Amino acid sequence: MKTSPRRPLILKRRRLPLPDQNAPGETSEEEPKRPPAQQEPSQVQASKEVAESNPCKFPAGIKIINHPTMPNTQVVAVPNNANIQSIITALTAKGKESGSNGPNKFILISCGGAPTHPPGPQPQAQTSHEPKSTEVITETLGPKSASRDTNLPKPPAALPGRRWESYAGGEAAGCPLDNSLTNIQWLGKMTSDGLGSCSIKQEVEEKENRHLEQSQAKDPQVEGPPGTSASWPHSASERPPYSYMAMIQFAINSTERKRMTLKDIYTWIEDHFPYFKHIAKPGWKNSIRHNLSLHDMFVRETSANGKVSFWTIHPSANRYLTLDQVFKQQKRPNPELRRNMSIKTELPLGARRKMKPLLPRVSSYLVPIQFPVNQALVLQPSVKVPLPLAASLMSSELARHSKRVRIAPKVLLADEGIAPLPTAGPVKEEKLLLGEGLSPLLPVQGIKEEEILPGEEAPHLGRPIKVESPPLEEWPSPCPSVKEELSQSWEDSSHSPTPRPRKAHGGHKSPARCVSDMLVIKRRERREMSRSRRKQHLLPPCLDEPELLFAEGPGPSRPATDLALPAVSTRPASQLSCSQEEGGPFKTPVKETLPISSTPSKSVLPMSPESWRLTPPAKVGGLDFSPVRTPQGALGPLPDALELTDLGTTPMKSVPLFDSPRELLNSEPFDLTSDPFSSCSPSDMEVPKPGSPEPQVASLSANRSLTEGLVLDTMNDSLSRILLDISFPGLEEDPLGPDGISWAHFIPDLR
DNA sequence: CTATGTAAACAAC
DNA sequence: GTTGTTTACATAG
Repeated sequence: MKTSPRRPLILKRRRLPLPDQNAPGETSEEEPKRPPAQQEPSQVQASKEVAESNPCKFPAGIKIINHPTMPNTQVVAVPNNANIQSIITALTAKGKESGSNGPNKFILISCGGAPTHPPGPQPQAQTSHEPKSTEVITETLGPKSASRDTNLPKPPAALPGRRWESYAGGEAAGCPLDNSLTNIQWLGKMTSDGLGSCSIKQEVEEKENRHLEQSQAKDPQVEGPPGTSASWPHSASERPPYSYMAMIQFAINSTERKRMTLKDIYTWIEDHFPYFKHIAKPGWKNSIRHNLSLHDMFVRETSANGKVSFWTIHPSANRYLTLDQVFKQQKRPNPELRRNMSIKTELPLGARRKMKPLLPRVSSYLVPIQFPVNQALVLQPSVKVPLPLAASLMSSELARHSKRVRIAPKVLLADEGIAPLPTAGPVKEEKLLLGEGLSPLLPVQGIKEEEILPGEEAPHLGRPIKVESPPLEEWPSPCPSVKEELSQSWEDSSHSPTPRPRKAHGGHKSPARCVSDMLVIKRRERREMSRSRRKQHLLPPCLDEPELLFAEGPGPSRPATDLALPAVSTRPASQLSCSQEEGGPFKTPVKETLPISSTPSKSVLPMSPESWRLTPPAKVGGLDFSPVRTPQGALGPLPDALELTDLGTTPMKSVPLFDSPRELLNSEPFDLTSDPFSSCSPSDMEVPKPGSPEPQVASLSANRSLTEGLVLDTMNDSLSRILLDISFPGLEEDPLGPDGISWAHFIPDLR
């Protein structure tokens, strides 16, 4: 390779001055918190017994039932006016008591009156219906909102601490820790952590931070306390099973400010993974740099004075993984997990290249949940789902796709940051979006696409969700420099069908098909991209990133396993391969276009896929929570999307995780209140449909609703938002009609 | 094909 | 020399 004749010329790059970009934001850096890793024990087994529902009541009038298909998981219907915190606290306690064998995961949904759909407001009231199936999807990612919370838990000083931080939930150890960062208990406390403060004198701070960071980096202890530490346990000579990308993330996330200079990154890696210090060829540093430049998730920030460059992880993409966390997971008791881990770890040595080590990124909670309502009812989603889509999805391909579960597709985060989120208003948090970012229009289309293009994975659909949210605020300024560019370019690429130099795709067909065309385009682009890799768009979380989730299926397909997913979910898995990027297809050209940054590619215009982000505005504006925002506003698709996408399989990042429950709570007023149905409400759901041809689809939508709920995992002490896709196949027949339905119907026990 | 790893050419400091 | 970008190529899955 070296001199390959083909080597393209490199155009000159100019660096933008961006003087102070960061200034503004600096503060933002704040640290996010930590991510909770979610894990779940996925034990498959359980299914049934658990299923039995035992409704328990909580103080607040909460109804709790065992999830029919997910082991150790209970569905908690929370009255609108209930005190969520207290409920969470109670559930946490309960979960901890139960330990790994008992219910340790709770899906909270509001049962209060659903505005729109009356019948069910109070779940209690309801009778029984059968719910058909529900799917929950969530993502664990964690970008949290800006809010910051930083790490609460940790000692501020944190210095070296980070390693210790780990704690992580102790789960593994079996300790019920409450200390975990995500622990709910903090909720109450955290209010004002120190976190908030940010900046001000940036420079000063920067310096300070740097020190800290450096110090951390240097910490010798790398290995530190065994339990905690992160250092790579294996012999120094062994190459760690983590990709460069993962290691970079670990390094960056090990600092409080979540940023690190290149040099510190080198140092951190050397300290934690002796292999690089002693054995690896010097070229590893080149690789680090390469990775930093290549992946959009890594954002370079310049200090106020412009002299120091810090590398940060885009909040939208940052899962806040730390080596400790990962490590702990590995330790996890759960056999399956271990298996996975071990595999990973072990592998590598020999095979060096194989490191794919990152933890399996699971899509966390994307697991679909089915509520069997009544057994009888347990419908198969299929019933209603008949969509062609479904069929197609189901098709072998999908199944096949299961190959990898990618959690995070590379969606483009690009926008993320940028996007000023329209609404932003609500919370900073992210909102989730489901669906893909296709054009608003079609929900169905997605389907078609697939049909059309079988080969691919469900492209966009898959893309699922996204997350959005970049907490704008969080990203400080820096982004601007890079990001801006990015944003533009990205979008362009995606959208504009036009210009792609490369393939002309041929004419687009009719406008109507735009969508599909677009999709196609994307694919092509993707391919193109593959050739040259430009900066990878942020992916939602990058694929590679290490995810903590556990669940990932061990190997196989089941991603969601954690939860014990129902089979259903699993199967589909698929696809989604996530459209990874989408981004700008062309590599080269970009540069020229955008003189600005060197990396043009990213920048392409914003329209594309990401559009969802943009789009939502209208809707988005709404609540954060509830309604699912569909990417583009096309809600309609959601349902479909969900299915199609395979939520289960697909990674959706959308769901925001909250590092700490507290965060979650704070972030928004929860809307548990909103009733599922309400959310479904027509407006949203329907909207999308515009084009959807299929009646079926329509029906689906009618019967299905998306709503947001929360998943409380006491094993992790994590609280995540999730989207629930509830379908009621039988509803039509139901006298009440879809609208009238309430959870209660489905879950009699809720009462 | 994709994701990753490596090497390398350049550019800007 | 360091830091960043971007290609090219290789390879495992």
